[in-house]
Amino acid sequence: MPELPEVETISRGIAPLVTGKRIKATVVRNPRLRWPVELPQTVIDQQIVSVCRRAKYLLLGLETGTLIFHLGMSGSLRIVPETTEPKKHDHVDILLDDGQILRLNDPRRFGSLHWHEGEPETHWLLAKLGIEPLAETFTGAYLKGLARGRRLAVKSFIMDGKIVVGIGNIYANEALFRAGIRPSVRAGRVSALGYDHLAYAVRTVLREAIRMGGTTLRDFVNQDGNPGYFKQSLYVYDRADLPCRRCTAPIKVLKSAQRATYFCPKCQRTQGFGGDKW
DNA sequence: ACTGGCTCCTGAGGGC
DNA sequence: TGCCCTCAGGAGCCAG
Repeated sequence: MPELPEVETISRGIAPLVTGKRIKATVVRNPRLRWPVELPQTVIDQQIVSVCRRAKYLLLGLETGTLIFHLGMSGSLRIVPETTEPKKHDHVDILLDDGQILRLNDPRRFGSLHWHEGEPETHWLLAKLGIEPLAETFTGAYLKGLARGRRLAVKSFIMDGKIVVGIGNIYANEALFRAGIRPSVRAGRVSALGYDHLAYAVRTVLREAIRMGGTTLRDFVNQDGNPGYFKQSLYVYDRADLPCRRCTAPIKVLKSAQRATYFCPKCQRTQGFGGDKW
């Protein structure tokens, strides 16, 4: 499931393959993604001038606007020769002038694709997003400031895209473990030091995951069809009842806001003072 | 303003 | 082997 590291991996992977190419045609086999896909004729013959990521969105900058991809939880983008037969769930093709296709596959169709004229940040999906977790401004003090008085679980808090973007369930669980913070603690009760540890943990876990090409649980593959290797570095996610890698206590799992929440009951007993090593 | 619950969807995985 | 059931989750939306 593509979270920030996975989208970053895809962005870096396709950038050298599509930048400078011109769009020859588009094919929408199934427009029924999260929102109906409508690609106007105006994208034809435009050059791809940039590839970047904002939150979990992949942005293909064209000459007069931006193609905004979201991969939901099962989406993938591949570069294939234009003779390649489409497979099941290959919903959209962007045909390039070098004979390659940028092909969007998404079994669960939670993803989306929009065309937006003008600056990408003005698109309604991007306009209200919080800051990037790898930006300099993402600090413990930033989190502490926004958490004042908030009663929701700290895990939900750091997964809120209006606060900080790109942290999905996997990395939220992992970052809280590294910071030594119990996921169920109310956001407003986490100490300033706890948020310092948490901000640091978020940045390091995301950077490590990017370095390893993302996390493949079941179906994530990059543009070459290869999986990511961060799964072997997970401390808590998907490890219910397995021994904690730090203290050997069994990892616990519970449901919080409809999502599986994993934590070590021994390593994560504090409101943030336990993460000194991280 | 906050918060938690619902919803979309398909494939994987478990039980029998 | 096969079928049926449950579950996973990003994030917008909505009700309380």
